[in-house]
Amino acid sequence: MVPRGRPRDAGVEGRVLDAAMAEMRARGYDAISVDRVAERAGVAKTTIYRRWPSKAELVMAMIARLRGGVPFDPSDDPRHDLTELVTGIAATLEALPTTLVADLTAAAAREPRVGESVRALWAERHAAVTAVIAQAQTDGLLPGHADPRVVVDQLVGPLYYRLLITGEPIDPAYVRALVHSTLGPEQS
Amino acid sequence: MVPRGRPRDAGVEGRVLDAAMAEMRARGYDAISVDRVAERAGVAKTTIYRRWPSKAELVMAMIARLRGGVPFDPSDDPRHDLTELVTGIAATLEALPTTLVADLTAAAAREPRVGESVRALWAERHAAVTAVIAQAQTDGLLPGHADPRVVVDQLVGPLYYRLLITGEPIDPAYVRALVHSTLGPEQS
DNA sequence: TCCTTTTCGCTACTCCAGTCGCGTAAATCG
DNA sequence: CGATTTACGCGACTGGAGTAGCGAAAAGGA
Repeated sequence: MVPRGRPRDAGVEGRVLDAAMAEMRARGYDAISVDRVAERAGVAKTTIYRRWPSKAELVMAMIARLRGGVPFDPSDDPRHDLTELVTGIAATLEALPTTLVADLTAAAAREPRVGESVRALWAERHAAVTAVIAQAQTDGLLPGHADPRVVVDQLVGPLYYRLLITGEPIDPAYVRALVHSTLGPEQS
Repeated sequence: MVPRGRPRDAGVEGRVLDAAMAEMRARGYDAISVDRVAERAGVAKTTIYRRWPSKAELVMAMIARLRGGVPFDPSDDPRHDLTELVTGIAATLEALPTTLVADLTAAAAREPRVGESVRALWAERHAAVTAVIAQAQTDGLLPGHADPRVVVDQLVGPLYYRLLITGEPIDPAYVRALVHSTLGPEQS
């Protein structure tokens, strides 16, 4: 099933995403101009819009390329596992410029397809958190009265809240406090 | 202490904010064009920019005008108080178009002054939540091991998280589940 | 080889945010 | 009164997102 016409230049996608990444590192999200990306990649602006229908989707593709597999093997210590998972999510969020996260959030709210991409990006990790919580409940390490999905929200939601709304720092101590507040005090 | 030159036209502010509100209702945040707002208000665009340095701040002012005082008198039932406070916050968030909240968030991340305004908008309610939690702890109704500020984040953060990130619904049952998960099961 | 199909580069365009400079209107001060 | 100060309207401008149309290039098929 070979397509008919002129084939797409295989190098374009990589060159454009590289150029977009370089632009973002150099100037931040706002200043990513599709015109400049096109120029840097040696490609016409229209070619970019033929592949990615908006700047937001272009940036999404750029981010998605970064996402490596996140290895995680659950131990039998939910406290440790949760701390590790939440720390990983926090680290990923903090590694990106805040304005980028905020702009992607806005783009996700505006365009459902971007929203899907963003959610897909996190799905794996959030599922892992949910699984650890459910396991902790069946093991009796966590009171069973709460909906695991709510607990996930209470562990992950505050990260976004601090990052996007209050601007307060997200440090290891904060992550520990979150897990602490969720699981109750350490019992040694 | 009367200022020197030509006084500002007192009607301008109201007319512009009314026009902006009308534009937002008619078309949504994206489509609020400062040019159209200016035309609708019968005012030059430059006059708008003299008062509000960016479109985001203009919209902020528009929102701030909506915020009435939020009456709240604490009872001696923290569960009830928290439910009421969080429900109020959720209702306010849900009353606004999601894209508007997301765009304001992005604007807040980009421009510190907008961030200040947004935080000021919520300060009163968040302080009330913090106070209720602290009171519940001293009363022994809530385990004292958690930092009240963290608990606030865990009550309020999930609202933003659902609204902006996962897109899941925020209904009364969810708010109850949040409070429930925080305070522990009802003891009757 | 010629025809069709698809990609690509290019130019030109619309719309919007935000800025600048100018002429003028409305106030105060002397 | 005139001089000064500030607000305002107006028009022109920059730069960026996204679109439209055209001609040329690169493939496959007859």
